Amino acid sequence: MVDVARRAGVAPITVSRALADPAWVSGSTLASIRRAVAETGYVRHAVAGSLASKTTRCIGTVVPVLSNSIFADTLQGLSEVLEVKGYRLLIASSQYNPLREQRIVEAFVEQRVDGIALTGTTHTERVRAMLTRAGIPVVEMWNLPTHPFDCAVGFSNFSAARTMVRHLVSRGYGRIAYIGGPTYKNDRTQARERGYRAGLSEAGLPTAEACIRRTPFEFENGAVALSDLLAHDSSIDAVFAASDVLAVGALLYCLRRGWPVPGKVALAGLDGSPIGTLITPELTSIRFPRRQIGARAAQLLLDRIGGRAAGAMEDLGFELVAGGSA
Amino acid sequence: MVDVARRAGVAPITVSRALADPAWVSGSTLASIRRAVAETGYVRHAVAGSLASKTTRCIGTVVPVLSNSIFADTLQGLSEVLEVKGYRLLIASSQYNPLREQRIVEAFVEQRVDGIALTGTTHTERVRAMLTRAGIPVVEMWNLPTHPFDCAVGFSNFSAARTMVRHLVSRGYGRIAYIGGPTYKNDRTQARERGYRAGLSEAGLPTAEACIRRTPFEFENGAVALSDLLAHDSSIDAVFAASDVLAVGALLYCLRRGWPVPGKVALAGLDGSPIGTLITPELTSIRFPRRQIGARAAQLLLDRIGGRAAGAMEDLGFELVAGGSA
DNA sequence: ATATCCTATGGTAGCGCTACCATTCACGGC
DNA sequence: GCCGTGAATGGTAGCGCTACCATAGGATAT
Repeated sequence: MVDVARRAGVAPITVSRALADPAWVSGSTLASIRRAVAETGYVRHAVAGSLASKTTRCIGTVVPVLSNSIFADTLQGLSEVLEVKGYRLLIASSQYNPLREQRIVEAFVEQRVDGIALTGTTHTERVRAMLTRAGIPVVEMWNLPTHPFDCAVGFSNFSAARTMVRHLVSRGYGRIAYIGGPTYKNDRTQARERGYRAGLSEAGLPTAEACIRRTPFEFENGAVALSDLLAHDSSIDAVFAASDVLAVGALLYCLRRGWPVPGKVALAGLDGSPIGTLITPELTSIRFPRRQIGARAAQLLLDRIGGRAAGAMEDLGFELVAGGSA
Repeated sequence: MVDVARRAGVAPITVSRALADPAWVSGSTLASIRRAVAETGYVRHAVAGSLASKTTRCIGTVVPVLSNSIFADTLQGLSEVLEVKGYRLLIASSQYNPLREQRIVEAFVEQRVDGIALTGTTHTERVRAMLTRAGIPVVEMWNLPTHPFDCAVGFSNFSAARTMVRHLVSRGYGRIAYIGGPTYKNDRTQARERGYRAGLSEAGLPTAEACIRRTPFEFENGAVALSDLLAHDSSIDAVFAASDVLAVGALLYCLRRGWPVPGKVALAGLDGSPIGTLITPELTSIRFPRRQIGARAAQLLLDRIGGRAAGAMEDLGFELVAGGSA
């Protein structure tokens, strides 16, 4: 940069200003600096800049997995909003493991990111302590925490699941099984399972533990769980899966076996994946604004960085999409 | 850090060493430093560290999109290998846009990442110039460049597509249509389309431009393209899609219409997506080691950082998986 | 007993940039 | 003619860490 400044006949600080905001220097100075930059092939050293300015213009985000495309829309929403404001998005995946999330957050804090977006509300004590102490703006996405430690944006996974059970009940199904993710692992699967149970109990239906399967979100697992459920209890007339990945897997399994859906068994999912509407019958599911969650999360972080107080909480809601499958 | 050093009764440089490599200081010193760190809640300032050490232990990577899960496996492979060596992975998506890729690469160079992994071999001149000048190790993934500017790991998309056409020809199909991504945009779709044409011409079959559709990789687009193809030319007996996303969309469209596959039309894809094997009939496709591409790419970068010469090129091959669809 | 080596630790300088304040100069109001 | 005002630019210090070399002291070799 000193070299560029010399060539342009100005002080280094003027080069710094010209690169940070072109409107800050006069037209002629800017032109000669631009020329000097082009001649030397100079590239700003963002690390040194961050050290001096105490701001990195980076936002860190943790998603459970990248392979499930439902989080991709949220990332897209985040990155679109941040990009406009000149912020960069650091993406990392926790593999649904709070300890991995903790290690990622530690790295983010070491990197001095200006804000952090977390998926869900399940975090280790150390994560909470670090973030509180570091005073970094945080937004939790995809579920609404009962005790937020900063901002949050998402919807009630509990209500969504209960709404789906109500729908199944209203369609006359009385023996509704459930395929969920491993409950203990995170708040969203947990909330969905609680919603399922609440929906059954308010309809006066019994909750049979034998009608519940828990399995990671993979297409095949949906198929396996469904066949297992029906093998154990042939009176099951509907299956509600906590994720469209599982529901689609189950639906494809039925089609392969030649079983009519919902004739043999009704199927419902939760996520609103695009593929659900292409399958015949279309998958009954619950849709929510995945991209919007990311976009709003980004905005909340920017507001916090801009000085707004913590504690904002936004419920973006959800919508039941009735297909032919249930 | 000065504060931690004072509490532990050592010099700051000793704290630095203890945090960088615990084996570097004696047990008692390490213990008192650990205690001081815990007491003060000190978090290493990685930005300052990077400035002083001229190394960030960060690798940047550009993928076209996050929403298509086929890249997720590659990212997973990258991140697993890098994590073990203490490197962090910065992920960004170009949306299949070379200019966006360029902006991302500029940011990576400003951040002084230690290496960069790019998807494909289509890059702007400026990207090549910047990376060459900066001397940053680079690996290109997913396709094998004719003129690599550093390392590469992937497979021949051209051969893969040609292999699929040969397969279709061997099954007796003679009027083979093609659904690809927009050709001009990137090397992989381009190579696949060339492979399709080469396969036809070596079988002595004519290439009808009317039997080619180009469209972004979305499920619905596969359905739309298929219906469009058949509407224009009912003699088409097989359709080869350059991506499983398109092929699955087309297949689901046939199932919705009640058309037998391959009775009405044979379908083949390319990617080896998990969902292809769950659908009935199973999708004939081409599988390649997606995760392995990422893992090897990471290793090549680490080797380059460790001083190995540029120019390594690895062909990881592919495998035709014959399902019932073609 | 001296030279040699190895381990554990310290001192200093500087990585490349930007915040902060100072300075310069042109302009217009009174 | 003097002073305030504002726009453009410069000087200096320092962000928090690690590379580099130096040092001290014990173990080992001859």
